[in-house]
Amino acid sequence: MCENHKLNDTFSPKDFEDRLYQEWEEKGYFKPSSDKTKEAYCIMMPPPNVTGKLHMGHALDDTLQDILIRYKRMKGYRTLWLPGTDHASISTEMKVVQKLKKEGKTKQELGRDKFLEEAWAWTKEYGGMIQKQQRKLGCSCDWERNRFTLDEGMSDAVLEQFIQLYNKGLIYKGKRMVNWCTSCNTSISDAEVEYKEEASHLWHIRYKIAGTEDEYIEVATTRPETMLGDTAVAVHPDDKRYQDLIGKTCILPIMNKEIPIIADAFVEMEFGTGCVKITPAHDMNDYQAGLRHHLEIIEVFDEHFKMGNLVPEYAGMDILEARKKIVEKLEEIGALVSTEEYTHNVAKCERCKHTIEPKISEQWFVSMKDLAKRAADSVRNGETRFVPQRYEKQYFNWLDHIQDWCISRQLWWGHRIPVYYCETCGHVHVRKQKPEKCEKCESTKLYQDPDTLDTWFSSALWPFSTLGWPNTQAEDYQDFYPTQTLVTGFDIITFWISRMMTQGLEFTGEVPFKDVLVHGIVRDNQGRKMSKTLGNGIDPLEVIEEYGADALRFSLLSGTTMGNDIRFMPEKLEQASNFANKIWNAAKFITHSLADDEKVRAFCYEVYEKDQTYHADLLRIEDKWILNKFDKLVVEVSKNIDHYDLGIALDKIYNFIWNEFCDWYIEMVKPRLYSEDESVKVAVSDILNHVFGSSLKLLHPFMPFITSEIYAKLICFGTQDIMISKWPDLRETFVFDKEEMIIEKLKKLIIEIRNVRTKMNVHPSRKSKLFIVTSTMESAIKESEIFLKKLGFANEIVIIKEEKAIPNNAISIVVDDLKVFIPFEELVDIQEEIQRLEGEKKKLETEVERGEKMLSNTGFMSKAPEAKINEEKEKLKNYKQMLVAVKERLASLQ
RNA sequence: GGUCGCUUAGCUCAGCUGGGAGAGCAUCUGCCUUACAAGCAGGAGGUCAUAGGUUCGAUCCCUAUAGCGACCACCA
Repeated sequence: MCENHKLNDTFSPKDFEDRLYQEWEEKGYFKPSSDKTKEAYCIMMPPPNVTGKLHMGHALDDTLQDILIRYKRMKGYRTLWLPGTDHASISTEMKVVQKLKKEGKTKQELGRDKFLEEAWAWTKEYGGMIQKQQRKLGCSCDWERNRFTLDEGMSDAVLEQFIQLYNKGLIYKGKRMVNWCTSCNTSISDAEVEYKEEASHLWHIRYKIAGTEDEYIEVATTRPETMLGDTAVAVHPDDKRYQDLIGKTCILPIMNKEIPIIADAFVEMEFGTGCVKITPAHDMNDYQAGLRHHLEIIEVFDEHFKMGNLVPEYAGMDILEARKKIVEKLEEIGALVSTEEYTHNVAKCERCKHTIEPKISEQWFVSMKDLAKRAADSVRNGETRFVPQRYEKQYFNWLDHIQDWCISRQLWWGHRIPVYYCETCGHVHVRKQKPEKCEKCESTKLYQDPDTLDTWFSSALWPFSTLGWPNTQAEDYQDFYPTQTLVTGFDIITFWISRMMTQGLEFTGEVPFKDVLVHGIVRDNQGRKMSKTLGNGIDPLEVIEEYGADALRFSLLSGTTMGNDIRFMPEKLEQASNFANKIWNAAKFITHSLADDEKVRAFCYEVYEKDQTYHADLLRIEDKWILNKFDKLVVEVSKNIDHYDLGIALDKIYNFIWNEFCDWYIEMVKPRLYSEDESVKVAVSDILNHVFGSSLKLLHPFMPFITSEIYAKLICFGTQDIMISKWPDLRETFVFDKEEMIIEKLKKLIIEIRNVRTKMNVHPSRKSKLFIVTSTMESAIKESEIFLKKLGFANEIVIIKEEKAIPNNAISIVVDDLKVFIPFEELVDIQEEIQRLEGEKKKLETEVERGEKMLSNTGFMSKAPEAKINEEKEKLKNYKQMLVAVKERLASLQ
């Protein structure tokens, strides 16, 4: 054996993972094939935050994408997996602000330009680490096409997007109530708000009805401090209790101001007293109600969310402090009726966890209604589909109730809004570059809008801005847009998927991707979310360090279903690592103990490369069995991957390699490997190489490193790297079904024999689990008669004493030290097969009958949607075809 | 409040057009055996949450109930 084919004695992923990745990258395997006749397959990697660190969620997301890309690459597609990072405006800005704070500086002191320099420096220093980590995982993405959402091309795309939307009237500036983070000092979108339960109180306050002495209306509130800005009290129009009060006015305590009592259906009669104080400036609902009833908007807080000047006594006071004081005051003047313990949800900033206040401010918005409709329709009519499909509902739910998208942020890190105002006349210019002078009054005093755009505004363009858009003639755009699959977690369907859909349709007229593959989140072994605060996160890099990237990938995939959460069990790493070790040892066996390499290589070439087919006359029954099993595996696994059933595919490959190939086939073949006859050895080596190497191909997308390392050492395959090798052929028919059936029966028989022997304390030895041989042994035959009689097989099994007399239609086997000869017919057991087929036939006939009945049912035809009817028709057709096939097989047996 | 999902072996989970109840881990028995003790050969262990319905037949389809979870909305 030559050195090229030698594998280390013990399996250790560290020996080869980094080296292989470097080789792949150097050889340019990650770049799309230059052969443009091939069909394109493109995945855009969801860009992680530039300063982020790889966590299990990324590991899962990236592994899924890598599997798909590697699979398609082997299937002969021109694949592009484009990586990148996101500038993550608010999150990065916060980090830089924190850093400055440690140095005793604030961003205001520093000024915008200096701050941005700091932010870029930060990005350069801490950014890109995640991409090094993705390499560790084996991601086969094209790093040469790596993009950053703030790089030049991407920024240009964002400006183009803004300007086009503005010119179409889809972007407008408006005064609206937005969510305002009091700590980040910026507006944030609804999706960036999270709610947290907090214990508080519900204060019941009475407002005196105007013109009466002792009639009151009682409201309940959790925010008494905002009452200073009340401009109405609302009740439900149908609330019988308050009918006579509607239209009257009441006196706002402390302010001693007369405000109207209005009727509005948003009030819930059951809650509190059924009366709501309306503070349009500080509550979303109140704001809406205020608009409906043309109420005055009175702001209670100043711009820093301290108490304003409405009542000088409270001016400048902290909100919570003011709340206390005002409650005291109300009590003092007898307006406080009662205080109730109450737990309610308080809006918090998703990033910094500080309180969100509703605030009226002027912001830029994208008008979403029409965009959303198109985005929803494209999924409804199947141009884009979600896997699993149930997530479409979440998507529709969001789009069907869409609000306009607030895209301006009072931040510095991000794409600055391309709007220039004239200082003199206030004219608005929407331009990529600052105009030299105002086009209306010719003033040269122009200033740019200080705000930046929401991070998701640029991410929304990701599938095409990365390919060169707005230059629609760009080669990559032409070649790869629209993309095929987008892989992501369900948590950003609303944030991101829906926005890519709307922007993609708007700017390219096409859906940006065909399939959205939605996966769950990775939880810890107790089912908890991994989080920094809990400290229960498992670092993928530590896992890779200890078990290897292949094991990590295996553990994230095996036994999972797409869209469901994954509980990360460390035991699975053991399983994965054991599997890798098993493969390693099988490879050692195959490469170390074989016939002459050159002869085997020549034979391989002769049999597979040249003719692309099996030479059935050279094959023994067990060879045909494993080949048949393998061919079926290829078909199933390919189908599973095409349907994104990756967990199932992986488990099938695992099962095949371990439980069929290693446990049975290698054992069956050993006698031939130890044969004196070189030609026998060569033939066996050939099949071992072929089946094992081909199995590694199926496994490669899932476990790229070990499969590469081993494949390169296999005698028949070493000439080409597995990563760019061809996926095994899908066979339409399985020519060795009969042989497969025989060996499957044989396996069962052997297990039974062994069980009996175990019970009798005759322990089997591993080396002879199952031998299929051609020579005889007198004593073994005698012994076998005894055991087979005990098993009740005596009548079925023909035992022949002379080798010459072995009939052509019999298999001779050795089980441990027993030797038996079994006629094929006995193993096929035609009667049993006929019985099975007849059962199947009956079932199919029933289905056909039911299907026909259903389709002839006029009620069903008129009520069922067309898709359902077609589905039934298709089913019926399939059943009929299957029925014909079963009938044919039955006829051939009888 | 609205929507969706989950409930299968001791644990974690598969189960892909309705017919066999499965895997890994754990456990028990026997094996250092010439690729592999990170292994080999076997065993035990389940009313597929509950109750109805459709069907020749239901873990699978329908309805209801319970427990758990997620998302959206609201929470004055």
